Formats: sequence, C-alpha cells, structure tokens
Amino acid sequence: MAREANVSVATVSRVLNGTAPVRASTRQKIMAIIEKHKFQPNALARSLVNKRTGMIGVLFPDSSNMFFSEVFGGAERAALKLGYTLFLCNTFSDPHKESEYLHLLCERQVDGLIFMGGRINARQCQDALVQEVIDIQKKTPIVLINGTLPGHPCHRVKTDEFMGTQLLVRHFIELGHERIGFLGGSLATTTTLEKLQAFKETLHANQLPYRQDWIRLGDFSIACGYQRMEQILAMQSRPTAVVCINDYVAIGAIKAALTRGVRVPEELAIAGFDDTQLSSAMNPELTTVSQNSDELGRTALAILSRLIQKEKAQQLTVLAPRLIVRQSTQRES
Amino acid sequence: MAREANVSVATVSRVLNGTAPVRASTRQKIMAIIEKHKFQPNALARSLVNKRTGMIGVLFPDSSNMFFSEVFGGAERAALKLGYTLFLCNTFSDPHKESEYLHLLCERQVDGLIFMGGRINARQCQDALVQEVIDIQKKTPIVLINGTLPGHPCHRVKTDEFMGTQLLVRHFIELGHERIGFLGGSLATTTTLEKLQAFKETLHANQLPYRQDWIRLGDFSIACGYQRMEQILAMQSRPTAVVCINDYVAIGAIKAALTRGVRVPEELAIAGFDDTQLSSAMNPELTTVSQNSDELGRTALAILSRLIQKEKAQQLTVLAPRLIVRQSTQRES
DNA sequence: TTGTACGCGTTATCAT
DNA sequence: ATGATAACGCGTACAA
Repeated sequence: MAREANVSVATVSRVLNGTAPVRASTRQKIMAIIEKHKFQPNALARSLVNKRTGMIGVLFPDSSNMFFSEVFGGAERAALKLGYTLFLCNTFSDPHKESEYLHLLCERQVDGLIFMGGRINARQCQDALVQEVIDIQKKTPIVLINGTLPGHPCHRVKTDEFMGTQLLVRHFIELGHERIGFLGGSLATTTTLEKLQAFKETLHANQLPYRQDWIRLGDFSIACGYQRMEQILAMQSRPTAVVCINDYVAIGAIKAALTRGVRVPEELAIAGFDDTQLSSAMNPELTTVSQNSDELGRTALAILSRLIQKEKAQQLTVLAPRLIVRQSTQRES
Repeated sequence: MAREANVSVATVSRVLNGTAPVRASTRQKIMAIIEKHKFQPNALARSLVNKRTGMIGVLFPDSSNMFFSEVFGGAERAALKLGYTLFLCNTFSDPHKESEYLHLLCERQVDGLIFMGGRINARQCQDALVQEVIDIQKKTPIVLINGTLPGHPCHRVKTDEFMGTQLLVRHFIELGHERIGFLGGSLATTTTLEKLQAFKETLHANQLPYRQDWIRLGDFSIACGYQRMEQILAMQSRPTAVVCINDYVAIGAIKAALTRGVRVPEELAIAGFDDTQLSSAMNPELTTVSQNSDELGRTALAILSRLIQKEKAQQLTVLAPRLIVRQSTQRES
C-alpha cells in the first residue's frame, strides 16, 4: 500500500500508533500519503495480532421491547467512553438463535459478552445450554443481566425484582386496595417466579387474599395484557387493582379496561414494570417500577470492562428499583 | 491446535469448509478432536484471507425510536437468511459519531453499509460529510434508507412520504375537516420538507387554507408534540385536525389535548406517521401511515446483498405507504 | 487423498 | 530513527 509508494514498511505502523519516535519529516511524508489514499488500517489484521477486537457482544431477546433498547443504550454510551463497540444480537427469544449468535460472537473474537433474556432466566434450562455458556466463560468474560446460570458462579447485574413488586403491592395497599390481581408473565421464566413470589408474600404479610383466579399469566406482550384483562373483567368478583409483569402487559390491560368502559384508575388501578418510555407516553400515564435500565446497562459494561482487564469484579450487583407513581393508580388531585 | 494433536495441518481446513474430499476415517478423527477441544475457527483470520466478513454495518440515529428498531428488525431477519450479520450503530443523530462509526465499520471491513438518518436527510449537508460517504462507497456498497446524497448517484430505498402525507390530509378532508394543522419535525430535515410540501399542495388542491400559525415545527419527540399542541390549544382560532411528523409527536399532542380536556377525535383529530408499535397501543389508538418498516429494512438488505455480489440493482426503490385509520381521527360507530 | 508453503495486513522484536 | 522479519490463524495453489 503506502509502503511501496513511500519508502518504509513498519514505520507506518509507528506513525499510526505513535508507538515509537519518528522523525518529523518522514512522519509528514507518510501522513500525506495516508491522506491521499484515504488509507484505513485493517482492524482484522490488527486484532489478529493484538488479540483484542474492542467488540463486546450483547445478546438480548427482543428489539421490539423498549426495555432492552434502553439497557443497551446505557451500555453503548459507557462502551464508547471505554473504547469498546457493541455488537448487538437480537435472539428473538429463540434458544437456537441464541446458540448461533453465541458461536458467531466467539468466532468473531469479541472481548466480552453481555447476556440478557433467554436461557439465563428460564426456569428449566437444559444442561447443555448452560454448559455452552460455561464453556465460553472459560475463555471470554461474561456478564449476565437479570439472570443466572443455575449451579455455576458467574458475574451478574440485576434489579431487585422482588423488591420492585413489593413496592407496587404496598403502593396499592396504601391506596386502600384489598383485592389485587397479577397479569402476564410466564412460569417458564424466573423473573415471573420472583415477582409472583413477592406478590404472594406481600399479600400474605398484609392479611390480604391471594386468589388464583386473579392471577392470569401468559407472556409479556400487549396482546396478552389485553386478553387477560378481558378475562378479569368477565368475572363476577374482580380485583380493584392489578400488578402487571411489565409495561407492555399493563398497556394492553388498560386498553381492554377502557374499551369496556371501565375507568382507570377510578374503577380499576393498573401498574406496570420497567418504566419504559411508553409508560409516561400512555394515557392515563402508567404507574410502574423503574429498573434504571440505563444504569443496568452501564454497570454491566463497567464490570465487564474490569473482567476483560483481568481485574477483580463484584460477582453480584443488585440495583434498587424505584416506584414511579403516575395516573394509572392515582389521579393527581 | 488440533494440528499437533492429530496428524495433518490444512486438512482441518478442508474438513471445516468441505472444500476438498477427505477420507472418512481422517475426517472422523479430526471431528473428534474438534469436539473435544471445542475448537472455534478464528473468523478474523478467516476474513483476512477471504476478504469477506459477512458483516453489514447499519447506521441509525436513535435506538429509542421504535421505527428504526422495526426497520433493522426486518433487515436482520433478511440478513440471517443470507448469511450476514448486522453490526448496529446508534449514531444518536450526532454527525461526529456518525463519522466515527463510519470509519470504524470500514476498518472492520464490513461487506456493506445501510445508512439511515443523520446527514442523508439533512437539508444542508456539509460537502465534507457527503464526500466522506462517497469515498467509502467507492470501496463498499451502501444503501440509503429514506435519504439521499445530494448530487451523487447512490442506491436508496425509501417510502413515498409525499404520498403518505397526502393520504393523511385527504383522509381529514373526507372527514369534513377544513382547518388542518401540522406538528413537529424540523426544516433542517428533508423528510420534514417533503411532508410539509405535500401538506401544502394537498391543501391548495382542495382550496383549503394553509395557515402558518397552524404549522408548528420543532423536533421528533413526544415532548415536542406536547408543547406544540399546547400552543395550538392556546390559540383563538384553532385547527380541527392536525397531521404530526411522526407517531411520537402525535402521542405528545394527544396527551396535551386530553390533559386540557379536549376530546380526541371528537373535538380534535390527530394523526401520526410510521405506524410504530406505539400507535396501536395508545388510546385512543392512533391513525397513522405505515411505512412498512419491516419491508423497508428487508428490501434495503436485499439490494445491498446484490451489490455485494457485484450484481446490478435498482438505484431507487420507492415503497408505497398505507393509511391506517384508527380512533384518533374517527371513532368506530 | 494429504502435506508444504505462501499470503492476507498488522504489530513486535530485533538489528542497524 | 528506521528497516528486516517473524508471528497471528486461516485458505489455497501446488506438489507429492
């Protein structure tokens, strides 16, 4: 390339990296040729010898769920400051795609991995899938967000979802609600389990009824929220407040209620989870729990960065959730 | 690696790629060792000789805007089928970050580039920024989505935003509206210009008033929609319907109206643009124009794929938008 | 069918 | 200060 055109060989490298002193005159000469040819060093070759790509793989289940966008938005900002680039992989919650991307990222020699969703919060995760991650972890640092690898040590960052749910239920109780339901989520998922457990315990602790028919699971979508709320509304004896697994389900639930002419929050209070951008855009605005998604991504990346540099890092980081009270549970007076 | 453990050297390569016949027995032996060591070929070294990374860089302005997520969702699905992987880069609408990522992607030797937002739909784009893209285009295929490089030939896929706006205005006219406003967007942006032009012409063609004080620009955010609608509501003589630059602005506008006790659509009809996931989640549900975001991404990738294989591809592909009528302009009876 | 040797574009280690 | 040269891990003619 520029080598022939000019005079030297590896001196170019020194100019590009400032790794050794170079005479001003020759530097200028080289710089000129670089400019002229718009020379771009090949990062592949560079990484091949450096053993460092500056890439961090990010696995997440669903780009249509704003929560994840917000998390990796935070991670991306942090990454740029540290000189890393994110390699985003949408697994569409498909374990098979998850494995594919996992391999892809390893082949591509990413410096580290951030893992969200999928197998790391599956209730029953096949050993093979766990082992796959473990094997990778031997070579490449991994940080799990809101999940775990049962039976294996790993670095993780999570929101205290138990506390988050507790905040919500207590909020309802303070408002005088005694009939509280739970919508959305799936028992195949540990986060649903954790939230449901918190839901149950908090009700018990307050001598309130925990009724199976007020618990309507399903998935994490708007459609699910809509259907489940329709079922609730069709009941003789209904709750006066419902906790939803996330903002999407809550949005669906609100739609169903309003469509049936049920006023929110006057006749039925509804709360979400995640404090997605959506929750303040809705009307009524959604009461929810913030996972501080930005911070979640940021600290995951901070920890990963330490791991990559072989520094010690905290195994488990738990972030406190915040209750965000809005209109869907309480009208401002 | 496996070479020493076994017997051969490059035979491993033939096994991995099936590029030449290998005796069954030796293949088995090699496969066994690959399994045992969980051997992963190094994609960096491989790409270095192949001159093909299988990566497609995607520049987009804002991961918090669902529209873009939907577009690259479509692109990703198409990419996977063709054996490509997307390298997503959030430019945060910052020209500087745009340039940074552009260089990064080139150094990383992406096979192609998809460009959305930023400079490619800036009204006044510095020559240097355009030239930067042109220079890259000489080496790497690029497809532009909803944008252009003024004065230079380039491959692009776009929605007919002019027609989209026309559909909206005509919809209002058919509903009997004669006082129509326009909210959000920025004149620094060509898409705003195009939509505004369509807005103006359609009004004129129907002998309806085009009033400057009913045109309230700003940006593309919920907050903007909220503020602009507040301004509109404070006016003596207000429109009975407003076209918004996108769904986000429309959502803000609806919130402002409802907050002021103005009923939507009875007292004020509001329409968005993009048919984001949000639009059907809102209530009232949002009348909007679908850009077929999924298809936009899919065809951009299809064209890019042809370009990468040195095949001829259509320079300009225009997708027809679809009017989606929902509650924010018309209550079902 | 399989092994040898060179090249891909860098960086790093020696010399000079 | 700068020029050779050996890696890095892989594909691939070419030879065997």
